[in-house]
Amino acid sequence: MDEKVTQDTPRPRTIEEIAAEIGVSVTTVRLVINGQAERYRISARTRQAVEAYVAKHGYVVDHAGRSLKLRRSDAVGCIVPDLANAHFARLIAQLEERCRNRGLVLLTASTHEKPERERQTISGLLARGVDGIIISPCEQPEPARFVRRGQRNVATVVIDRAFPKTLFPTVVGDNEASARRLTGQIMAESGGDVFFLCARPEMPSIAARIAGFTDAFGAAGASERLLTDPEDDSASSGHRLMADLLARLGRPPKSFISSSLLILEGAIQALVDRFGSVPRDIILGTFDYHPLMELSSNRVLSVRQDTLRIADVAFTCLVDAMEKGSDEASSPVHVIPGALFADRQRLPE
Amino acid sequence: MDEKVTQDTPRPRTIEEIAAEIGVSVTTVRLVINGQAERYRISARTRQAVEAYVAKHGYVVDHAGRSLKLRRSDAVGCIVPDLANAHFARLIAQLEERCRNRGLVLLTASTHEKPERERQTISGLLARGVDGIIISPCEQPEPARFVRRGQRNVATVVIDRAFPKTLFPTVVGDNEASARRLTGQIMAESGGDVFFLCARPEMPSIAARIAGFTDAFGAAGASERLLTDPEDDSASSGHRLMADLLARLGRPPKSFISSSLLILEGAIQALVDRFGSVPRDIILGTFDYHPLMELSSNRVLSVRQDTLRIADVAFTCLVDAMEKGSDEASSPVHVIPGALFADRQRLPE
DNA sequence: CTGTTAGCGCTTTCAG
DNA sequence: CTGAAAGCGCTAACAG
Repeated sequence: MDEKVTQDTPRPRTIEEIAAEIGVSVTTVRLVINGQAERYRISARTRQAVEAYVAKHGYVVDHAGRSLKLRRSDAVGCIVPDLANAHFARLIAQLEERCRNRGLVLLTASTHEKPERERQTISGLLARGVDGIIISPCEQPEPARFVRRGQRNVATVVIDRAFPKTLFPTVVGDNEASARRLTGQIMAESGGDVFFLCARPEMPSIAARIAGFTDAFGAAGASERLLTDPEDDSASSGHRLMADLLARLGRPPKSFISSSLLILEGAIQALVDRFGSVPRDIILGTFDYHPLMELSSNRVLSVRQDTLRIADVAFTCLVDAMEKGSDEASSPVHVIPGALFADRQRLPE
Repeated sequence: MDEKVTQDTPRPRTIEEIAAEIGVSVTTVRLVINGQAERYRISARTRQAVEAYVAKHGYVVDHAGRSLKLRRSDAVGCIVPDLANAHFARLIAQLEERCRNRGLVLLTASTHEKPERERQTISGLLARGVDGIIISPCEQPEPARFVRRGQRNVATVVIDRAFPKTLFPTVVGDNEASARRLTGQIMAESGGDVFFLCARPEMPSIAARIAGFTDAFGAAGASERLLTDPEDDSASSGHRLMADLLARLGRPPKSFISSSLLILEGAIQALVDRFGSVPRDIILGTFDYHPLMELSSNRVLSVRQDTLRIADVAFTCLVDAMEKGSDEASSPVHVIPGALFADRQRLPE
């Protein structure tokens, strides 16, 4: 009746509709659509009929039906403390790229360091039937939370935070070693007048950085140069820590290290609030890198994580676990070395 | 047989399993699980039986089955040029928050300004059955690409880029007005020696900024102060533009405006490459804000978008379109005013 | 080479 | 107040 559909009609069809309209079976249609026409030697005529139809009207699979049948969603979830954080944003961008290449789709969510939210998010993703989860957890990840209907646990990879004896494959930066190098360098340059500002010291990644700092500084006196704030990793935390430090010293420190970009931001604002600008001779040490740091005329020593490799390794582990089955996958901790930069120059090991 | 499942057994059950195990019908189970026990006056006994079972073994819906039946996924997609870009990362973080509050899940993807990828992504999301799409498009968004099986078009909201006569609701910053203000201010402060560095001038948001710049500068001479690069918005673009400018002038400009943070980053690196550091007296003008700018001892004039409100309005539009049906929804262009800051201080209108 | 059929887990009538 | 049955679109096993 409506022969005159010019080019592509809006409404995509189901396999059944296509089969009915060109008078073949769903199997046939499915085989040519899925490119298995060769393998099953579908006759050229029928194949062309299907192809013509699809070319004209288009066809997109309905993943709902597909997932239901296959018990597989071709989706993976990524849970991080904060999507807006540059480090995680980069990571997600990298992961999305890799997912796309494998026909996977990425679901993202932030926890804002709230265990309760983290749990809800995990079970939300599970309800969605994700085939894998990459998580930067804010509490010890319990395998019991990652169980999927019917099957074994979802493939899970932990990033960024190596909680003690985690059962999942884990990919982290070499926080302790980096902190040691950074601290050593900054002490050499500042004559030892250095402070370490950090939030959430109980998080494994931060704990490792603290350990590296303490080690390099020397146990004696390190503790009073370590300013911690149990709160959320945030600019306001950094502001508070720096304000406290300034109050205590009555002068700017010769150098300080911040445990994250957000802490650095806050610390800088506190310095600007107090002195009108960042005193030029302070040496800034920081974890995580952002190109805008280059704006500073201060000396900046930064530890840059190898986000690309972290994403790579994490994704590889995930795919591995998805294929092997999460339970059989080994659970190594992959430590990805970072690089120490002085301004724009990479320092040799 | 296995009576002794202590607390929570791993494998979540289906509604049918639950019904079978406690000897009632699926309808009954579903009613109490969905909290409709009251409405249908399920007897206290059966309800408690179900509740006890669920408390013990847990239950999470399977969205695959649910979506298939309801033709609705409770998922929305967000497509942006680059997830790692601070502006979009913030936006996504805000959107995810709002989605979570409504029981929606967010799928994210970047296009890297490639129309081909954008199209694939759209149809990928459609195949996933998303109920809505928020997109910052890199080409004119054709309604024909947003058709969903069976029903009308997916609810769609365009952000960031107002392509001419778009049929979808659109939420953008007030690029032209902001550019006019920024240019006026920077000219006043630099005596008129200003240049505008931008990538992808044909993108509507950039075009609007150029229009504002040209308008404020005065048509005469504006064109030779406008440096554009058709390529991807990127640091390397910014580097090239600034390098060209320096070659042309033989000296640093008194001030320049960059159309994005990435351009700014590149421009800064070019300055550092050439002069060893960013000459202190250059006034920096830029769109999009990042707290690390504070690090600069240069004067910084920045236009800050109201990301939070953009996310709010966009999400509201989306929900609206999802409820009303995309086709009937009106397609207004919402212009969200930005704010002009000089260093850390907001300038009055 | 092609067709038939059952069933994934859920919701929704429609009957009791 | 509760149960039975159909069907969303897809795939896989089995028949021809």
